[in-house]
Amino acid sequence: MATEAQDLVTVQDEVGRDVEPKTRKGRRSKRALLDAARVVFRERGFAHARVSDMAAEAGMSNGAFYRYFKDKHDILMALLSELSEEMYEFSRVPWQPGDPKHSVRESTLRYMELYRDNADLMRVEIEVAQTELTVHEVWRESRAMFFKRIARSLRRGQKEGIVRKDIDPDLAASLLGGMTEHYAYLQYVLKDEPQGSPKRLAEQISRIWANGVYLTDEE
Amino acid sequence: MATEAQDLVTVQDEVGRDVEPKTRKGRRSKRALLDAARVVFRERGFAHARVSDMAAEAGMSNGAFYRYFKDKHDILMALLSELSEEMYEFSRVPWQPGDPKHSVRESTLRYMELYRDNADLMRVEIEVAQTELTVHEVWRESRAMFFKRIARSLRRGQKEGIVRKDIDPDLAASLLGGMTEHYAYLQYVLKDEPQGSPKRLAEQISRIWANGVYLTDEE
Amino acid sequence: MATEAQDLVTVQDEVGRDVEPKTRKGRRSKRALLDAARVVFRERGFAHARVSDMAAEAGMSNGAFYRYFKDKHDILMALLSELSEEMYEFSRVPWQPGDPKHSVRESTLRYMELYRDNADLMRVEIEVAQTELTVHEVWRESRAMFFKRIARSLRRGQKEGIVRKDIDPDLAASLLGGMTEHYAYLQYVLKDEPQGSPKRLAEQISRIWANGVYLTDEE
Amino acid sequence: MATEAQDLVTVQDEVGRDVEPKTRKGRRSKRALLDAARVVFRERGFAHARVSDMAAEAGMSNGAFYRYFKDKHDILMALLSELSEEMYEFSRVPWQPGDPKHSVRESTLRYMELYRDNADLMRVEIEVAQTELTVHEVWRESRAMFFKRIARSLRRGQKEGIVRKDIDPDLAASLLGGMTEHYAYLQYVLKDEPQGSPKRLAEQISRIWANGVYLTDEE
DNA sequence: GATGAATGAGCATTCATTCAT
DNA sequence: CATGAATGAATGCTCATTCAT
Repeated sequence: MATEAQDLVTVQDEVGRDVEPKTRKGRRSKRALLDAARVVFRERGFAHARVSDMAAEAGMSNGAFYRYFKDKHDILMALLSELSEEMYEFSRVPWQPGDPKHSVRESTLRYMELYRDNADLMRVEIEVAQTELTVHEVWRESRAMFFKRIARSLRRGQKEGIVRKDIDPDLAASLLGGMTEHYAYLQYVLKDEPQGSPKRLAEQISRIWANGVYLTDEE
Repeated sequence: MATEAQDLVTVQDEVGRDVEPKTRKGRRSKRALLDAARVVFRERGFAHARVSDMAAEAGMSNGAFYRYFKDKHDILMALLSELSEEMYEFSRVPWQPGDPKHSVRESTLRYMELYRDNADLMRVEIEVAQTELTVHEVWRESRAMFFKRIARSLRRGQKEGIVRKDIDPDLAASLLGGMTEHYAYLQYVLKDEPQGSPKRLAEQISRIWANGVYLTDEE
Repeated sequence: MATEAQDLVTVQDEVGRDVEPKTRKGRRSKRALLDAARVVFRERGFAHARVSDMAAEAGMSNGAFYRYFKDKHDILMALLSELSEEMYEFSRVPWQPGDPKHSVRESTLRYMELYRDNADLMRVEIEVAQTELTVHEVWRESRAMFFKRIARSLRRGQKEGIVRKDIDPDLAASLLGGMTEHYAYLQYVLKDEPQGSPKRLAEQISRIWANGVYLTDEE
Repeated sequence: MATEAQDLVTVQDEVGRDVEPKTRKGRRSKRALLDAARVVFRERGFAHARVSDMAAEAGMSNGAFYRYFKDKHDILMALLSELSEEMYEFSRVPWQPGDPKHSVRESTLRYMELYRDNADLMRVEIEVAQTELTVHEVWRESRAMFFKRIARSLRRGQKEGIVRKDIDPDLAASLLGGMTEHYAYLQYVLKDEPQGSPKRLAEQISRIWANGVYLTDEE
């Protein structure tokens, strides 16, 4: 009876910032600021983004920003947390057993889509991670989740006898996962090297994986 | 082919900045500022680096900076030009014909060393590239040189019949080069994933390359 | 004579603030805010106290504050009025005739206790009095009441022949009253100079009053 | 040979604030800011003083202020340090031996003058000391010096047999010094109680010191 | 009565850049 | 060439106060 909903999250600082809004209107405003921040970060990068831009983009006053966030660093962290959650969901889905080449192809495609849809945030994350420890950490963690998932699958493959034994699963996971991640970065963040559709790309990647890592029946 | 690193250096503006100083003292001062800037960039990143920090680090006055550089951005570009030259030298050395696996291993090792010795600048380059077009371009070019060299070697390999024909040399170069680059980045810039010595790493990479890309006589 | 403490209370403005609340709940809320304000003033001083702190401390919303008080200054005045009333009560009690030394001792003790119990408000009063005329005035008045009471007693003593005639009662009252007041301030507000219990202190003060410091040839 | 003048003071923070100016012009500017700050503090008190007021009063830009001081708190401390020095000089002069009444009178007069000439700073010091620990400490120290000097003199008097033995020198010094200090405060800061010229005041104080107030039956 | 969201004036602060010496 | 003082635009941030619900 006594214990109610508000007991749950609600981490606030002395001045009452970072509060989980209590009214519908409040929640809408916080969301509007998050969305606005994303737009501003996309357009200007972190270094050149101004708090006042975000407030304006959200159609609110300057002070309103500070009801919900401590500063621009804080709102970035909030956005990155949301992104992390998505990445986590992706990483939880285990690889399909059976045809590993197909699994790699599917997984790569899905990852590319995820990266593409969040390329704006990825860019800011990378920009800031060079400098700010907290962001660096968030980034490191989501990368680690991704790599672990690959390592897990490689290890299972070694047990099943379809992955070479002379491969270190963790190191190879870093290399292969990094290869994918980096390519996505080149494509969707830097918009560099636009050779090849996602499908063709997934095909090539799975080919390199397959013949570099997996013992195929061709051998 | 046309684009060469040294094009980027020594542009002078009408106020006479960025000129190669006439006197010995002038040259020494400019050098001191460049070195100081590198230290400051390393310690604080680009966004948080102050012109006054660099002057102080170089043991010079605030105003002295502006005799030699237009602003913070300008001195960064000067540093990156120097780095570009090194990368250019690296990319010019063609791969040894003959044993491709050995070639990959050697080349990877050498690249890793280069990256490690310039990790501080690489970090700033990456930070700023997300935001500033000019830096983005410099970075893109040095990456392109590196990738082209790999593509060149793959194409030659295909002619010689030691590289699979179902590989797109350019795309594969991006993927494999990116894999190496990204790993170096993780190691030396982010200081993440410290699994494995450079040697062991080069070994694993060449193994993945070899069995993923090259038709070996082992098959 | 004319000026009495309760004149300062219960002024209402046209918006209806500072009114004595009609309902029981209203009265309770106002009291809660007053108590909360006292806590906040004690903890942060006037300059750093925030209206929102007081509301929070009282467990009420930000807006609620303004139903009862015009601003931070207003709620301080309300608190000081309450304090004034206490001081007024203290000053009304006349000194016991007869043994003056005993009278001084008793009176000093009682004053010290009063000061100690309200040291938090005294501190804020002193802080703000340096700057705000209204508070300065309130303070001046309560001091004046205290001093007048001493002067009254000195004058009576002169008539009775137990107080030196070469003493100016008003000036001496300021000096001696100020001595007491100041010592209380050092003790209870600044928590400085913790030499001596209240009792010992009262003893010393009455001795100085009674006899002075130097041994004169009159003795 | 190597050790030169600049080794001496020169405490600077990371950004180079609080520097002892190196040129004549710089020294003049810093002085101008200090003087301006004093004016502003006098006119508005600490809480309402603005950094921009001080800059304007000194005829300088906003930013110039920050070359020499961290914030308004910092410039206040600088002013108070200067004041402390003066108080220190005052406290170093020992009391004349011989006629103690004359000594008290002279000393009181001198102290009153000092207080009067610095009443503006004293007011701010008192305002801020209620809240800020650092200022509180500075204030406490100058008071302590003053009190110690009196205690010293009382103790010497006890040895010489001209001061009552039943007086605790330290406690009495607090009380008597506090009496003087407090009266000066009432006179020059609060401009209260304007009964009596400095001379008459000094006379009364020395009388109270010397003889006490009540004619006791001991006489 | 009460809530909490929103506003915006008010100030502080930083730092690239210019300038007099 | 070099110095360091001065400038001022650009922003950040706080908090008293009002308002819709």
